[in-house]
Amino acid sequence: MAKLFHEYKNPSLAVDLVIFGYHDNTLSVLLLNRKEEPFKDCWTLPGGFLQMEETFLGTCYRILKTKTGMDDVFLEQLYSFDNPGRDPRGRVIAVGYYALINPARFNIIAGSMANDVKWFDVHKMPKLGFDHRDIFQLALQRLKSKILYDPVGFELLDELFTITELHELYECILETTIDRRNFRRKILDAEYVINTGTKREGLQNRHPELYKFNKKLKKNSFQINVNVS
Amino acid sequence: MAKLFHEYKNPSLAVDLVIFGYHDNTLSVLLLNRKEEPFKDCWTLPGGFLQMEETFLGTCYRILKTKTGMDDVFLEQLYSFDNPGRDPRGRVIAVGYYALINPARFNIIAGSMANDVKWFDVHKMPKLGFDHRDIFQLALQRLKSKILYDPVGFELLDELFTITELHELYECILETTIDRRNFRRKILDAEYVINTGTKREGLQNRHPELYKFNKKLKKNSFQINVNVS
DNA sequence: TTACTTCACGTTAAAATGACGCAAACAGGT
DNA sequence: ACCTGTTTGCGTCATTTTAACGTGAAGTAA
Repeated sequence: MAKLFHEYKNPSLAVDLVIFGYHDNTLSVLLLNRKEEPFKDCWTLPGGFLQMEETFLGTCYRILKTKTGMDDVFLEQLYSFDNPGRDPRGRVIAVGYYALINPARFNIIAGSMANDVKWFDVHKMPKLGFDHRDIFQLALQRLKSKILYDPVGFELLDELFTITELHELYECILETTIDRRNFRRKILDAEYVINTGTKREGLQNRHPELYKFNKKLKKNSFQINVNVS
Repeated sequence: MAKLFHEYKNPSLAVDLVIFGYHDNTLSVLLLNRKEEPFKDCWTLPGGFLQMEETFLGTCYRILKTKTGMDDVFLEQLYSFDNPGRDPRGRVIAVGYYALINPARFNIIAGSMANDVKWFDVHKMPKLGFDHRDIFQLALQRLKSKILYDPVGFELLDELFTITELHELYECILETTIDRRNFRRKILDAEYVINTGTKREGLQNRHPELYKFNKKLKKNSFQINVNVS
């Protein structure tokens, strides 16, 4: 080798996060308002550069911790983005991850945060800096297909939830109507959830039963069908 | 900023390819025997470093061209690998891609190549250098789940093929038996293929009809079911 | 009590699936 | 020309799954 291994010039490596939260029957994404160039005053996905000794997940948690105060959330790698023009400062590769969190767990609900960190309804997204719109859209698409066969919905809900709440979550994410009774049957037959025997008390009508996620659920044991548009 | 943007030290970025080929009812992967350290004389996936101005696909095609003489193949990004110890030379991030090719199109069939480039049956893989076994296994898993709902099988076959050939491909990749007649019905109902009206002549018994892939096939129009182990 | 809402559990017709049967088409031998 | 063995293409049918919808019990508010 003519040069030493690390003397070659390498692209920078960033990790960008699509953080999904569900609250008040709305699926939202957490965005940051940038204080520096490039894209100063633009909304962007939270992100950061990979440190030399860091893993992707290490970077993810560092971003989550410093910018939002969160930890211990569902994270999954999405895709790596290599468009040479995606960052005006130079060549930056972005590894996209998406997170599913329950905003209530972290006391960060829509509107309650600082001016520069905000939840946006996935249907009311502002213009995003970099190629973050592409990353966001891929993440949303991934989430939509994932909940059809993988029980990730509970990541967005409280520990205990009703079937109706799970049903509303599915309708919200998939942007379609799913028959209430067929949904219940499918979820119960698949043993997606476990009845806790308790009921939600309060202002509602008939008190619904509370369920929790069945952690022993085997993979691919259910498949929701929807009319894909 | 204290430093100029590109003065930060960055991990190197490599692209590694899992190249699948199907021949004689066998699914194989193309491996390279390394001539240099590290992993000298070990079998590894073809790979290369991302050049500063290059896209991932650019790197993929450069590797394909220089090491195997191929071009114009199906390629899809698989996953990015960040294990800090994966390359003994230092920190190297690998972006995995997998390719589906028809070996016959490139006159490279099992055994016909140089000593340092060879097809290996996916069931008879040698020990691999780096973390390439992980990359390979993820690619195989991806392929297995992908052919269940996405018509990628034809990428591995000739332009014209019989239903039986497609059926054998599915059984080979999924490592299971699928009822011949039910498979035919599903593939035809989904309009996965178009009957060309011609038949394969030759040494066989009843001459089977030749089909080609239906390029206008809409997404998610079929779903093969298998007994997952 | 009545009116209204949600929740839990059924019912039924239509569609999809899985497990087969069978005859036509072909090669090769007698 | 006839028989034999194999592959191919099409069909049948019992069972399962799905989609669409009914209904009464449990609760709140008036």
